[in-house]
Amino acid sequence: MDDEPDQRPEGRASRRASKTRQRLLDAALYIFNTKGVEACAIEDITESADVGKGTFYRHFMDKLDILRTLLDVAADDLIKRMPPASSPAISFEDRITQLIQAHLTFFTERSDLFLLFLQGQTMVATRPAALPGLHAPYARYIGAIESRIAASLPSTVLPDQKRQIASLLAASACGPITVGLSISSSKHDVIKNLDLARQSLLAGMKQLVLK
Amino acid sequence: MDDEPDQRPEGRASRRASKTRQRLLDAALYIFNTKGVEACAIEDITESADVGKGTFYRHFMDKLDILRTLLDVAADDLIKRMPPASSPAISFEDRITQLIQAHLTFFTERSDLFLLFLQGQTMVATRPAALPGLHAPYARYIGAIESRIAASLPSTVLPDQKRQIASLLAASACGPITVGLSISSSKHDVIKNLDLARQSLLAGMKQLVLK
DNA sequence: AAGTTTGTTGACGATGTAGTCAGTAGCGAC
DNA sequence: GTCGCTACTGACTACATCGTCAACAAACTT
Repeated sequence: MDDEPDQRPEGRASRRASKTRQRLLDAALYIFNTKGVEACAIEDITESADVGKGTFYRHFMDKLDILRTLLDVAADDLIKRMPPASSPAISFEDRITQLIQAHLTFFTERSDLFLLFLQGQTMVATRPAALPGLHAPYARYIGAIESRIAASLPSTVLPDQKRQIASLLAASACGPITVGLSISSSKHDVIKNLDLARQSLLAGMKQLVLK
Repeated sequence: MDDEPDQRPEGRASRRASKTRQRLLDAALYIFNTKGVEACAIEDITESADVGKGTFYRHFMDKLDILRTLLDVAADDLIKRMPPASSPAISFEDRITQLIQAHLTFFTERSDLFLLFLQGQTMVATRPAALPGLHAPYARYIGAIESRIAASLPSTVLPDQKRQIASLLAASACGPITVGLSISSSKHDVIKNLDLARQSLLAGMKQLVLK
């Protein structure tokens, strides 16, 4: 929400604090992607951000808190790249292409955020009990996709099916990236995978939804 | 490989050892899925397996070693559920259905192994540098898919494309499960997601490959 | 300039964890 | 039974990490 540098904060002191906070976020993002979230110590973050250890606790409750913040930032960034929800009627195929495209630019321009997003997604999927509050950004993410495809779908499609289609689109964007990277393809190969998935999804959806 | 009770091991002592090893593997699988791989301490595993801590180091080098072993077991189990690579010519559509079906039964019958498999996949994808040797089971997995679809593909398809199609199939199976679980859908909803992905993949592939 | 508030610091106590090792228990051979 | 061997044990050392706190620094107020 108040991510902007100095929207209307009182004075210089609080600006310095914002900068420290941002340094901590940047450092955490880097370390989380390097060593992994769980293997990372608070001191790894503060040392990388070049601040004292106590400072961390002035800005965040604990590691889960800063992770939550970063996942929110990632979800915001990804959602911001999607077409506006209230844009004029457009063909279903074009909408799908736009949404996949949003994922693609997110991956090419902010792969650090996307990788953490994927890391968190699997964490939430495989052990939700251990990670309270982390699933909100992912619900928001699916909701954003859903609202973007809603207007382009025939009115005969039930709400439940809309949610399923949104999930399928998310899976068609995230799946190829995870799978591609897991077999150590280059970034370029991953992008080709994603493009193939887009084509397949387009053809599949055309047949399933607009039969 | 030597999962059977007493294939041809020398005596009772070594059988006891096998049992201890298996107890450690079972316990590790459970703890890894509960607390997460990195957050899990060796003692969590040994206590859950009800063995002394030193025993762990008699059977495995360290945590990465037992994780590698479990991911190999998971990949073996999943591959074993696929149709034989050298089965008679079959339509491409049926092959895809068979392969997705293999993932489905793996998920319903051994979701513990599948969840660890997905957890490891994302770990390897997002930070390969920190996890040496972990990417082998995933290469084996994609290779298995590739060999199963090879015979059913037109001979005009290039090797590179075969690999891409195998990746797409893997993504169409793993993606919906990760995404579905991340928004806390029930197991039942996840299965519906997977079925929708299968239908979409079928239609998409029919158009793209057999145009 | 003196006082107040806000932000930062890093040493500290408490706790957790990895990996070792000297010792114990059970098995198998003789 | 006793000897040798293998599997197992858990207390122990050494070190890493968490979260706190009293002291310090910078920025605001008067």
